[in-house]
Amino acid sequence: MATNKVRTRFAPSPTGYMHVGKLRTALYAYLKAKHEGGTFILRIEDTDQERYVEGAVDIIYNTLRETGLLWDEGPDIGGPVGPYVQSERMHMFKGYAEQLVEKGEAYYCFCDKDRLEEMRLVQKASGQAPHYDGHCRNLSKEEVEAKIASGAPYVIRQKVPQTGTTSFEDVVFGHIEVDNSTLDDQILIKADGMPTYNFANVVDDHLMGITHVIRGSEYLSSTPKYNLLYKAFGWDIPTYIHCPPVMKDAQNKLSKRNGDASYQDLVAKGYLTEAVLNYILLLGWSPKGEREIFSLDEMVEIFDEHGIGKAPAIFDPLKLRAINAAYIRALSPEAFAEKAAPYIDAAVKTDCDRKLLCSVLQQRCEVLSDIPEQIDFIDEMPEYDLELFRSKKMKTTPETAKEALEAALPVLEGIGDFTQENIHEALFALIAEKGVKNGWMLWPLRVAVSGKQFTPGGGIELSAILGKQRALDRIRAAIARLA
RNA sequence: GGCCCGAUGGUCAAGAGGUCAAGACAUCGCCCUUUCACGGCGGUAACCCGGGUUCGAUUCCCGGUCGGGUCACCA
Repeated sequence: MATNKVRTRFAPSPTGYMHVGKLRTALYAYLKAKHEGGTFILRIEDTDQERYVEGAVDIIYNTLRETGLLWDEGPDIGGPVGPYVQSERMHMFKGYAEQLVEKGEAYYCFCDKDRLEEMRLVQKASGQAPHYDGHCRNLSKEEVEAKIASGAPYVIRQKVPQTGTTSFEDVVFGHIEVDNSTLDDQILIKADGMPTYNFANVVDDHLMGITHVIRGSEYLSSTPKYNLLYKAFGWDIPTYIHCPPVMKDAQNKLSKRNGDASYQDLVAKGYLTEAVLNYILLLGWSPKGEREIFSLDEMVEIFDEHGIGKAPAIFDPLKLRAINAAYIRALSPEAFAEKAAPYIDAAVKTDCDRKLLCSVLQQRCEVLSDIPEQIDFIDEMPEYDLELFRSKKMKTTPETAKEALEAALPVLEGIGDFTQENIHEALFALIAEKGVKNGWMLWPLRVAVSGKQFTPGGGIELSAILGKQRALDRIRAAIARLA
């Protein structure tokens, strides 16, 4: 493709699981493209039929759509360089490999698995790294033709130079150089005529005009072989941006196998999509200034791949929580109410002041899934220890609590419209009249209506949320217990 | 094991040949407050080790240690 515009791609294999590192790669590829006014491409690498997982492609689509990483070209919407599903491109690779054979950059290999296995055993025994020994590297044209004609199975291997070095510049890791002698004559086309991943990848990236290859650092060591392929074809080498892995701890990568959270898991746990994306942005990349909360549009604006660090980053759930809390607080009351509704419904079946409940909750929850546990006292009064009435700071004891509640009860009974404002007004009048501290009166109230040590909101708010009948019943019950 | 890569507080991280070595999360303390939270203020806490280059290295070079990646007819 003749274009100088930036084209990046996200090329996941559909494994049914969008882990955090994968999402981050997608994010960076998207941001790079959009920042440059370029094109973001989605390509599904589904050539491994054995690993095929039902619904996996949908998970990829849904995750990208939910997070707003919308692609400009892809399997569902097409584009000028399709198809965008690798399994539909299978027929186009063998011809390219044959071109390489023609040029002397690749060769047919007839070695069977038994021979290769034996070869490796010998190499291992003698302390060598396993590698193809070049057995078929120099077969004559006639020999090759005869074998093919006889129907012998074969693969096509890349002919890697045996001397010299190959080097490239990675945006993140800088200059990387390896001896060609450490590179293997990798297989390009398998015996079934299908390409290996590495070969398909190079050809696809070229055919799709990819200018910036953004992927995990696990590909760093195979990149020299990729480049040799590009050179063999005479194609332009893309700019490489290798991203270090996202770790669970210092030793282990975040992975499905370890049962670590995927994007879907995090959302199911009550994290907001935007918060997850924002946190992932910061995992291994740092912005110029000190701000760290960004919308997707702002990320596009400020993203610079030079800010990507080289060291693996450990995923910190606590930091994610903090960022999620910031996002929850920034939500409009309506948006929060909508998102919180399912969590509230799970814990509360009875009537209560939902609006007020939401307004207290929004300031006091960090993750939506905190909600049910925070409000489990609404439907049913929990058992509680009378010692909860004791607070050193508030100077309250079970005894003073009884006194406070007994004073508050008639005042509350006299309120017609049991709103937060009215309760506040009445109780503060009482507090003034008695000349006591706010906490002396309100701490017992909070405990009496909730039975909990920690609650979202204070006694006045909780009373209003519960409604007059229930609040008063609970206060009376508390007084009875304190008697 | 060979090859490649990495290392700044507990975590994410900025940073430059000379800095009191940013900031955020966590943690601790104080203030505010109707508990916790929110908000405000402040504190504790870091340059992996050994050589070299240099007037001076955490920063540059070499070695080591530790960690990661990669060495398939998997992707």
